[in-house]
Amino acid sequence: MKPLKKERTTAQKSFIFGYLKSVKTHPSAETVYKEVRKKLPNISQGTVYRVLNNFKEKGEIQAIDTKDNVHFDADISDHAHFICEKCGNVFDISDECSECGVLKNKKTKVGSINSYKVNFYGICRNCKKK
Amino acid sequence: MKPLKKERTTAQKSFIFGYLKSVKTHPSAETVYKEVRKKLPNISQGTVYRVLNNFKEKGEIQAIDTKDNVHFDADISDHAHFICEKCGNVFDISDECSECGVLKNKKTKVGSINSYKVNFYGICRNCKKK
DNA sequence: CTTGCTGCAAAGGTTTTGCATTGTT
DNA sequence: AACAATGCAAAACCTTTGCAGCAAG
Repeated sequence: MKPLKKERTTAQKSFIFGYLKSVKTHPSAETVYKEVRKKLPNISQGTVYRVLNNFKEKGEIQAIDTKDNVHFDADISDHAHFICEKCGNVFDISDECSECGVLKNKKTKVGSINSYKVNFYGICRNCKKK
Repeated sequence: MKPLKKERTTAQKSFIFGYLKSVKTHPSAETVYKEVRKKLPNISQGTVYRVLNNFKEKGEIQAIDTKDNVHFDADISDHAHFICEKCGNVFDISDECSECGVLKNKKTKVGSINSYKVNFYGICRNCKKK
């Protein structure tokens, strides 16, 4: 069957998850690295990527794929995202797509759906100022 | 104002656009490169990326951001995509999210929306067989 | 002839990975 | 003491870019 390996709790994992839970922004791996490093100066980028991917695989956080890079969100509830085409930042959008939820867990001609994501694109407030 | 430069039609552009229009799959830049090279053996990857990005900026094709890479679609009509979490291939989904269309061109707290995309994730027929 | 476009190859940026070492259990 | 997890640095990957030569208008 499976190799069955038990996980260990480490400061790195705790700080990364704690940071993600504490912010409403949707930081990239690079940003997570910079922020967590303030508390754990010796943490490496490799660890940040590994930990983020593990959390993602366990479904405890979600990833938002952008043209530039991947952004992470510890809020795994159904909600859409607004992606700025200029700065690349990701924001929450409360307006929901209720119809999409119905499709979840359904089978389609191409395959069975596990999840869905709704992304809106535009220029954010901050970039529009300039 | 603008430098105002007039475009030129080239075999490279024609073949790339023609290929994208002819397939219902949603090839990555790499795939476009491999396929177009069958007809234009000397075309370079750089050209493929440049041409695809130009078409995208002109709005003649759309890009679908995946965890792995970017996929391109010459069908710019409103339709959702199914992304296989195993092989990464992108498929069309006819089931539409009518509510999302309403949000387009609206202003939100975070910025004004230019476009939106709905992605569904799962395992495609082909990968499920194995 | 003008200059937009291409091919080539190098560079850039992000993410992954191998390995010795560290730290949990 | 076992072995999961980390730090480090190299490697892998995808994409962009500078530049000289080519070719469309």
